[in-house]
Amino acid sequence: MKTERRRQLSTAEERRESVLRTAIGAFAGKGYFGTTTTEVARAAGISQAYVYRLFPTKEALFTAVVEYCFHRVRAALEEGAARATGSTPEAVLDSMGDAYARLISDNDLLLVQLHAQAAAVSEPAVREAVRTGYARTVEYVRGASGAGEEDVQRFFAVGMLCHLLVSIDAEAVDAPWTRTLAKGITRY
Amino acid sequence: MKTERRRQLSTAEERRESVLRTAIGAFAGKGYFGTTTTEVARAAGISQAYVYRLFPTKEALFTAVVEYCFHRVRAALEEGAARATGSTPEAVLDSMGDAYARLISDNDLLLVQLHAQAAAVSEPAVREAVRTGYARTVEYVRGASGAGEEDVQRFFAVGMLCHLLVSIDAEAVDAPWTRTLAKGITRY
DNA sequence: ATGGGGTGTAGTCGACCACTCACTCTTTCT
DNA sequence: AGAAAGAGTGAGTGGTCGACTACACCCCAT
Repeated sequence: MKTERRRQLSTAEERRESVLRTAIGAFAGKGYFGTTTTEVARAAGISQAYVYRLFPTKEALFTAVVEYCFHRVRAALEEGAARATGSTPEAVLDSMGDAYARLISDNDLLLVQLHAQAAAVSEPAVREAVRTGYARTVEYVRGASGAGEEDVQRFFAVGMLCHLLVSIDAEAVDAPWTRTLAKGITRY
Repeated sequence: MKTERRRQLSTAEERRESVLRTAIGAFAGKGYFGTTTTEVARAAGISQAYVYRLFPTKEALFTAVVEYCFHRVRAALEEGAARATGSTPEAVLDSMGDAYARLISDNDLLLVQLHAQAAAVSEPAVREAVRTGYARTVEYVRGASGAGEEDVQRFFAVGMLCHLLVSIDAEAVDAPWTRTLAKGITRY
């Protein structure tokens, strides 16, 4: 009966991952400085003290969340690339973009990326996480699609434009300027 | 001699504007939640209490700063457009982009825009300020350049890409991925 | 020369923050 | 059975924040 899965307590590793998952929703709203560790704890269903047993500091917690987000983005891109293997670079990029659009239909992922970018300005650890995250992502997109520099650049530029559209909830504003900015961008 | 400029005390209006100008530098680093009103006061060379005499709340102060930034962006774009009147839409966009690049050679302007975007997620007043700011800017760029929707969209997408590059200080990283993202983007 | 209104500050206050520690309860090992 | 190891928490700590009040100062019109 060793491997019996009936346990009241989870292992620390399980907890750490579940905290990462739920912390995305917590940080998505008010970002690194605006979100308290108490809110993260409540979202995870544990005490605030235990957050500090799982992660040494708030900063370490946030950077772990950021890295987790980049992993999920990477997974989505891989799935998109797999669905278009053997096509032209442009078609692969399109498929990746579609997979990304599907991933961020839950806005929280994208909002954490935005807040991470903002926190990267003043927090060196966050900056480092964001840098390596984008480094890996850019190189992956380039390699998996085989697209030229300009197309890869446009791919990320449009991604950044998505950050803007989501952060100000442009969907809720029906005006020429929102239609111009959102033109051709898929929403699920 | 009414307009005699020798005064130790400034009028509240003058102070308000000087606070807005210096507050850009204060908010540029850690954004809305991460910057204290005391820091804003110190940057302006006044007491923290006086910040609250000039602006009713921290939120009102921040949104005023955001609006001030949009005004300066608008002025730069106008200058860029003026330098290319009568050219093709593409040339006007180029000239505007160049003027914008010059404006944000001081990074603070752009960082405030980024932080405003982040704060817009949770603070309705900030969201409203950012929305109307972009609404005006998009319509101005469209009207002054006469460019098509796609070009206008790309113009702003590249602007958003600049936000990323500056926030993670991509200039300091010499790697293929940074060169790809920064390709063709002027830096002064 | 003085009264009054605008400029500016010191001091404070309750709320809340990141973080700590002593402690209990559960599971596993022997 | 009993002890060691690990999961999880209640109750704080010191410090700081936004906001407010009460008061000093300066300048100009009268």
